[in-house]
Amino acid sequence: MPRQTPERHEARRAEILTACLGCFARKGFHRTSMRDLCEALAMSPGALYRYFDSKESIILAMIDRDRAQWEEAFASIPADTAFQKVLESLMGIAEQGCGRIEDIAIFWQVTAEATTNPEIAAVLKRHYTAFSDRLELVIRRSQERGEIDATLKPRDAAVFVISCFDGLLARYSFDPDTDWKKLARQFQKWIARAFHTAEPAPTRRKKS
Amino acid sequence: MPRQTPERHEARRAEILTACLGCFARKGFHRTSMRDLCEALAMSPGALYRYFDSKESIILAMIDRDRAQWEEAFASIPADTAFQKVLESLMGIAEQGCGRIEDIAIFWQVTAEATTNPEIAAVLKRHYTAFSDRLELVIRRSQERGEIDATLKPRDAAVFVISCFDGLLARYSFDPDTDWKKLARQFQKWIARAFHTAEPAPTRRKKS
DNA sequence: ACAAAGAGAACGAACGTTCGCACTTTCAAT
DNA sequence: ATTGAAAGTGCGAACGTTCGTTCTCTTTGT
Repeated sequence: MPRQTPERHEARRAEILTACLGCFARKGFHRTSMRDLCEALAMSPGALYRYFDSKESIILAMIDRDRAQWEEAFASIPADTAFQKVLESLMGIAEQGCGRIEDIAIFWQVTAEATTNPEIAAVLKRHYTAFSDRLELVIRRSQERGEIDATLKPRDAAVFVISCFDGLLARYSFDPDTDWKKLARQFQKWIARAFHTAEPAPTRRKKS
Repeated sequence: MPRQTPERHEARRAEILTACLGCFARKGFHRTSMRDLCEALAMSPGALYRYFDSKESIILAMIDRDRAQWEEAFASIPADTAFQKVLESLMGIAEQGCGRIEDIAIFWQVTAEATTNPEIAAVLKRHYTAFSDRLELVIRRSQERGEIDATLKPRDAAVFVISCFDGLLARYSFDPDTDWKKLARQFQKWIARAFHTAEPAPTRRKKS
């Protein structure tokens, strides 16, 4: 009869994913061969194929795990946290949860893959949508509390915040020597300025 | 005797690049084989290899051409143009010069490639640096003219603007159905809000 | 005539994946 | 306790394919 198979199998899968992530970050999805992965894992192809049906399924599983980690981390932030505090938390998640240079490399590779692979594009889009939804809620609450300009459309504001994150990651990945914390603080500042958290907020747009 | 070889050769190279760009955008760099390219070009491998040494050299040439187009377009904007007008022009360049969905796909693929290929990373970094330098100048002039908050550090502001562009491209590529112009206007607004001490763009043309 | 441009078969290498087999662990039946 | 079948796990050679590239040869324009 089988061992306590299910947990063990899942644990091994997780280990494999972690090792693969390193390889992919170093050489890219396409330049990393199954042989490379096997070598890094000290494992034969036959064994590896017991855990994943194909190379693509490894990539998909990796994306899915990352997505789940982000969502779990985000969900752990109480919905009524002060806006600036939420931003700080998100920067923190990005920093250690998914922001190591290694993971940023994967992030861009996945983004690139999405331009070509509809399945991955769909997963990413769902992720972004969930992210904006959550952010939208946070922003709405902050508006109610008067922390940020109440005339802003929450959905647009959420989209902007997400874009800032993308920009932050792009900046960091092209200049990994810069101080992440400093860069993150800078982006927080820009968002704050755009949202008029401290500035005299003109109603809607005209105030000459 | 030879044909009027030099110009013709260069023209053909350009044609080839254009066709390759389409293929790469559709299938990605790595999934596009030389055979695919040959088919799309109605050309034999032997012929193609007269124009490019290798697959990688095609990709490199493509990146270089794109970079040159951007820089040419950017350089054509007078340095003392009003800040909002510069942004508008940049959005325009992004829209038609390099912003067709096809080119955005390539953009992300190149970005991903840069995480893995130091040569491409160096090219991109140089591009970004040149871009920021130019933007920094524009911002400095705008500050002198009192258009945007004079207390902002021009370099940081430039970095922020570039990041917004990355974000804009990301947003559009995951949702190609959205109205580019509307999205672009939104980002302009965010930048304006972040840069203006109190007041968004003076006399904007659109009522919301 | 000559050289550039092109064609397309062919090459070796590397790819993702499969397959047959051996080893280990588990557990019901003895 | 011992056994033995079953299932989990692993190995690594081998498969067929496809890759980027090269080579030889023909066509074309001057």
